Amino acid sequence: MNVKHDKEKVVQIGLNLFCSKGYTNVGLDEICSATGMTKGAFYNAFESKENFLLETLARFDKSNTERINTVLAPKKGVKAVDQLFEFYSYMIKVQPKVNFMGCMVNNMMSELGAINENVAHVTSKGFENIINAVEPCVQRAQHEGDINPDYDSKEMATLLHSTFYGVLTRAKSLGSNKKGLKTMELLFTNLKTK
Amino acid sequence: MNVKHDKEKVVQIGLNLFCSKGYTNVGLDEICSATGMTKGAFYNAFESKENFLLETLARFDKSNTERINTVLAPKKGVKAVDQLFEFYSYMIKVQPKVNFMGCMVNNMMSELGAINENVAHVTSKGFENIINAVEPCVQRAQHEGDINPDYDSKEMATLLHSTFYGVLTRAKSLGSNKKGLKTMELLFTNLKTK
DNA sequence: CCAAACAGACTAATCGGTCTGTTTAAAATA
DNA sequence: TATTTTAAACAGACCGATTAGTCTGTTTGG
Repeated sequence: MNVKHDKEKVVQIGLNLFCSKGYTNVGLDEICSATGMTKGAFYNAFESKENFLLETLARFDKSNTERINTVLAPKKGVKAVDQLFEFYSYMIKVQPKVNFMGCMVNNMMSELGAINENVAHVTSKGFENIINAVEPCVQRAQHEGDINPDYDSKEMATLLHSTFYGVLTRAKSLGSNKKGLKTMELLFTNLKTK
Repeated sequence: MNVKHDKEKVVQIGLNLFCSKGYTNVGLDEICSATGMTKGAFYNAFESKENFLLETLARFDKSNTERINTVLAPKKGVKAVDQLFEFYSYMIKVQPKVNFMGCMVNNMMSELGAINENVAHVTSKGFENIINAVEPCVQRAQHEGDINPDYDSKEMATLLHSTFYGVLTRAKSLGSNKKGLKTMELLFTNLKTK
């Protein structure tokens, strides 16, 4: 792996494959040809296909959380609720350009959550990490009077993200993001203080 | 199929298998042993595995829509918003008892929506059918003053169901329905007229 | 010179699907 | 009603393709 292959890149390619086609629907031959590896190289670097998946999930978890923390960090002159809305809008808008890959946590929860304990564990944790990254921004929006402050900010973040996942899943079949955008807009409208 | 096997039952068993393990993760041998069929019997009754899936989806679509129509039909002395909440609560509460199967439309959208046109089509249609079944009850809740009447009832139904799907997916990994129940409650709280 | 990285042929198991019969139930004939 | 005919239902061995993973080398960099 040190010689010809960059583990970071290999994991990223696997992540993309798993997200767009699903874990079970991507074989090792496809992984190898997509990464330019041979089986020898792959199994020298990773214990198994499942272990490889867990590494891609770990990488997704890390970069995803960092990204959310960055995007939703307090920004002068920008309302927290607008940051939240922009974040989710962007994530939905970008789907057609990324082959409707959606979110790896959501995808793997759906495909393997009920039949693989390891995946169930890391995806549950991944979801929690996301919520913890979103929650501070929700809290600010509540302080700024744009989101109803009567409810727990973590629960509100969970509601936002759960709806977001439902929207992402539907977009896969629709091959479109328009309805999902409307749904997300409507949620935000209803969460605002009246 | 007429002699020894009841197609209705076979399709129902397949539906359960596909929902709890996913389409790709269920092989024909498993389908055959679960239904007590042989390959000869199976391929005499169904064109292919994919065709079998489409039949199970059609059956799910039909019975699911009928069920929603029944459960959400106007009921004297019961508020529409309570019917909606009870419906979604029940669907979430029952998950531990049904192996966290979730909803077939959601599951197949997630697993195959982006890679199989036929499945994408029927699941999109299935979602639409659900919304059309939920929408009248939302409309009544709006008339009764329990859901904000400022927004299109179909969009509101879509929001409800999208969140529901996000919750179902997460429940698979959590192996629990409690957090999902709270999320759904919170959504209802925020949709009520203030 | 040595251990890690890599190449890729190979394996056993499983995949969806086919094929050749055999059974069966009902229609046609007597 | 009894017998024959026929097509659908069924059984399950079998098929080529593919699966994840292994094993025996060979290359490579320190």
